[in-house]
Amino acid sequence: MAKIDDVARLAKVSKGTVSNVFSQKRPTSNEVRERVMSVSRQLNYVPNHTARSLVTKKTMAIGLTIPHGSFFFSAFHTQFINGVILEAASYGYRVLLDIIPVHEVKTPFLTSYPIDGAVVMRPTANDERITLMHMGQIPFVTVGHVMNENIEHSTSVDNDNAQMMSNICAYLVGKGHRDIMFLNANEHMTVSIDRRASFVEAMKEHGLDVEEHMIHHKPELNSSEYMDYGYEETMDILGKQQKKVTAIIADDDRTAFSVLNAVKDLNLSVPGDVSIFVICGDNSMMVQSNPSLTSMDLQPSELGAQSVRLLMHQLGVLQGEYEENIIVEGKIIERNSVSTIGSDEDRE
Amino acid sequence: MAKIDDVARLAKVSKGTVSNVFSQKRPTSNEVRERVMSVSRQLNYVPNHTARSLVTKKTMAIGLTIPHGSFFFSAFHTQFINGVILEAASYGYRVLLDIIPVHEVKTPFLTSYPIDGAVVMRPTANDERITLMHMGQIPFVTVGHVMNENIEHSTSVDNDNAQMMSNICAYLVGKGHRDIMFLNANEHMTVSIDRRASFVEAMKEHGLDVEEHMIHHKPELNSSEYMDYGYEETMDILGKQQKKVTAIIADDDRTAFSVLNAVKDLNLSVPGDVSIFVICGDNSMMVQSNPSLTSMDLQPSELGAQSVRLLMHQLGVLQGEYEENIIVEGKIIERNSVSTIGSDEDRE
DNA sequence: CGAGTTTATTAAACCGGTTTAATAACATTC
DNA sequence: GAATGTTATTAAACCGGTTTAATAAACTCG
Repeated sequence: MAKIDDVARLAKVSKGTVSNVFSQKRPTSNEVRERVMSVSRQLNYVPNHTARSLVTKKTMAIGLTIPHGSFFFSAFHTQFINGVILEAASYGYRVLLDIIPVHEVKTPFLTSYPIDGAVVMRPTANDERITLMHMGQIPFVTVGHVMNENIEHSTSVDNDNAQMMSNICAYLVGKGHRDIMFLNANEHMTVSIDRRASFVEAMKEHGLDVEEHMIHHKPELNSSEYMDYGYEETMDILGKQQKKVTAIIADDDRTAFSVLNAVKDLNLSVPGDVSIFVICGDNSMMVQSNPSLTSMDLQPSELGAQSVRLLMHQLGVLQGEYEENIIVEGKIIERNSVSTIGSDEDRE
Repeated sequence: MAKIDDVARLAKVSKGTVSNVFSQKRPTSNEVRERVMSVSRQLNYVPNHTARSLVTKKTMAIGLTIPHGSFFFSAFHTQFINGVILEAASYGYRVLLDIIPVHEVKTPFLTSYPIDGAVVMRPTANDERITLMHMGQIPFVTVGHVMNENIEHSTSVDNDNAQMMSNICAYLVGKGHRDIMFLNANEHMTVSIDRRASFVEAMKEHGLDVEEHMIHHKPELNSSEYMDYGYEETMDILGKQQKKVTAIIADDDRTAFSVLNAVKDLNLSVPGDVSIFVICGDNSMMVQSNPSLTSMDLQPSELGAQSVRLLMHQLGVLQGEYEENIIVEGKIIERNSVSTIGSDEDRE
């Protein structure tokens, strides 16, 4: 590979000038610029990324830390990542996927993080990734709020879980549902904690009490119950226990599909006997489902883009004032899995 | 941030020694090592990644280039990426997601690629990403074979598409199906080209001719027909044109769901009237589907891991001989979407 | 037209590590 | 106990760029 000195020599200029031609940090004359570029083309020269980084102290990469433990992508992750990559690229930044629990890096590999900042997805309570970023002086943006002690000032992007749950409940109650079962995400996730509380509160505002058996949490990824989440709960509560449930809020599309199966096995129908509302799923799947599933669109891609924009502000790439905590709207997308009940009395 | 000189001074050793303590490239005495580590802990010192990279000429990162154009993840991608990340991490490598068509990088951002090698997913014919890797001297492994002129010697990981199609056809024909429609992937993808040819050939071996209307290709991602792929084709061929089709091979789970809907709208049933076989999809979705979908497991995660292992061999991280082109088996997973037909005659 | 200002260029220092070649300290061997 | 081999340590060169401070050349303007 040709280096800057080779170009400088052949173009009869100093390496500082060659540097300026490429970095465009100081002006260069047309004459010189063309000579340098011409020589560079001949030699196939391109500035060395690492050398540049060493002195500028910028790696032009941001980390994207996905929740570790058992690593897994859902539709939400997928679209979120999509948003992050595209937005980052528009600022010349690359995205480094990051799942290694840092304390496990063995000595000969141990180095500083080659990133300028990070987007941390779905932090858990006292998330160590966040503690590490904080210690390592790496600017970061979280998706979902931080729940670490000793860290107060943090920028984040999130859906308004309280507002969303409130909207969902209002939507369902407005359609006559009073017995709503909530199949929540895993209980360790901060979103899950928020949503649970908001759900109970929203129901209370409609004068409805939520009994314990109406809220469930997704089992751990590697547990044996994981794959049947939604099915088992539905069979148990609606079948065996014969509790009254007219609507089910499912955390994601897969859970909803499980519920769909259980409902079918109970010889009930959706949305005739039971309505289903999905919080987060793959739109194309939910459209193709039968019946198609009414859902909340969390706009994960928009969340991703916004998180990068926030990070760029922190890195000084974007100038000006900015909100430290951005809320992205969740939008209800009506499809065919929720019916209106009790309308008989209303209309007749 | 503390630097190596600070540590060297306080530990009363030369920076070269400190370097050796961390990189473990040369032996150091216990006494010295402990002194250095102790000082490092005090100062919170960690070697600077960029500085190390500059001289070792290793970034300890590999690129993962996802097919560009409109960037989108399917279940295959998701699991594949999963495999790549986990395997790479075990060698101390990080993964840089890469989707920027390189020729679009604007001047002030133009630098060499900060990666040691790359995994290129699903190359298209004459893929420019590959040409660039080749020119830039960056070792790479492809998933699916290369179809670039002037590049002959390439390492790759792949499923045996011919064998797979042959197995699928044998499976379906064995169950009495003779009229099989194939909803293939997008026609620009090399897998799609391979599979089409293999499908026709496999059918021929069973003495069956494939008519033109029995093979379709997924529309472009941003086209209006994209979302309805599977539905439209089924409605048209089985409905409007009233062609005889007893089994449909769908490229992915979503396409299969579309087909499922069309079949329902035609007042037919799966697998009673029409059988469905999925080539690649999210297992948890296919299990939850009703009926659950029989599919070919491409083992994307295994493909990802193998591709990294190949790359590590090329980078000299792994020693010893190795296959340049690895084939990962596709396994048929029987569920409930394929029925045996014509068995009446056989048995009676 | 000469003092003052602006603009493009450059030589040298610098970023923070690794690596080479030299050396000092300690073990072996005969 | 001198000659040889081994091991840990170090000073200095080096990786390939950017940046600073100095300078030369080209403009302003009274």
